[in-house]
Amino acid sequence: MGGSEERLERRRVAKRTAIRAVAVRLALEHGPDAVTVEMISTAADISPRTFFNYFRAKDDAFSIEPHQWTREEILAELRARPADEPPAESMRVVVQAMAVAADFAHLAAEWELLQELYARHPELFSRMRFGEVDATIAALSAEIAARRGTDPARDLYPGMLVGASFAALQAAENQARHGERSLGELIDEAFDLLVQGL
Amino acid sequence: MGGSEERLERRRVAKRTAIRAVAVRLALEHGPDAVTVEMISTAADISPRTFFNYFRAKDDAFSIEPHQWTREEILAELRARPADEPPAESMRVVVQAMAVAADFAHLAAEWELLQELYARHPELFSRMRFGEVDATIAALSAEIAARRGTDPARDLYPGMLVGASFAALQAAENQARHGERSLGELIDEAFDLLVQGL
DNA sequence: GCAGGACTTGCAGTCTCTGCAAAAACTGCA
DNA sequence: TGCAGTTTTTGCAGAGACTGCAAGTCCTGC
Repeated sequence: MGGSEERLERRRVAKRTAIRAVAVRLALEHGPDAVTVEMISTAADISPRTFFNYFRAKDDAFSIEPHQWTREEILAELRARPADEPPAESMRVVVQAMAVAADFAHLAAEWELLQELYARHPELFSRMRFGEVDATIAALSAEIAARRGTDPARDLYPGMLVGASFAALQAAENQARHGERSLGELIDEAFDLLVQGL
Repeated sequence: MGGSEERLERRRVAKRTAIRAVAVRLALEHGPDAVTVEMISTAADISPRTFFNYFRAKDDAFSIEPHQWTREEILAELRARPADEPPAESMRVVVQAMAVAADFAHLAAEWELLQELYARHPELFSRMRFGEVDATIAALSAEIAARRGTDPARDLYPGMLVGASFAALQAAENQARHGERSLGELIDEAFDLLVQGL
């Protein structure tokens, strides 16, 4: 029973991936704006209506989807850290966990094409949904503030730490894309910079 | 002649502001999604078509428009700093300049309502156009890398510094919204944290 | 008062996205 | 195999965002 659910989920993800692959290919060919949902659906052998069962919006089909993790999951990760650990160290662990969860490996096949697409159409970055990231930052900041016993509306530290942690993740991801070092290594290095001071 | 152009521009901005005021009021009343362009236009005494002469998209009428500065301007600000200044100090100055340029004073009348709107509908944050910010971060990072004589694709420091600087701006803005201290003070404090290490 | 330009508008049309209910496909199980 | 329950897919109808175009209106300087 549990296994069945899991299988369904896997199939769902696979189909999503397949649709995305088609969408990305078409976007590279014609430009993202010239691609309609209908074109994608036709090419992917589904009805347009079904497309929206898999993606909330057309742009989501071009999205990198860094959100493998839920806000709750990531918050739980932070809460699981000992309360007396230095907050920066807690965040290091949390970000490492996020990086693992967001593991791009399963996208390997598409990864190059996606990269190409974003290189050619940088405006797509701005269409990605970052809203949840903001809310996540706020939630994490609140948690850190609680641990410090300060008011998050007055204490600059929590927001600064969490914001910088996300910046670290992003910087590390950028390097990982180009470079040769692993994401984990890069995140560690980024946090070393943060902890030592920039 | 030149003056006429200027006047036209001022009138245009004024109308834009007026429309936005109406839009924000309606959004507070009914929620942003329940407000249609037609409602806004009717309330603002213009045709729906004219609305789109002033705003590229419906959401833009709810937007905070933090982009008073151009990417070129902000990049120029960084380039104006002495090359041997510690990069973190350069970025501190740049961010301070951005804060001044983004000065919300001219929005004073609307500011409270906008604040209220974003407090009640945080999802609006995610709809704002941040694309240019990403590009700006990349450009600033490249400049910093150039000054350090490193390859931006291998050196984590520039991306980390610039990303963290933007995080500092955002954290400071959040505090400034709630709090009693000035944005300038808060930015300084945020950078002190960054420089000392978190 | 008039010529030229800017602003506004209506219209027609494309496209995204949603709710709903019927049809189809798939599942475990007897 | 065949049935019953559950998902998944789909068509349909419709709201609403947005655009290009061309005609209309207003405004300005002369």
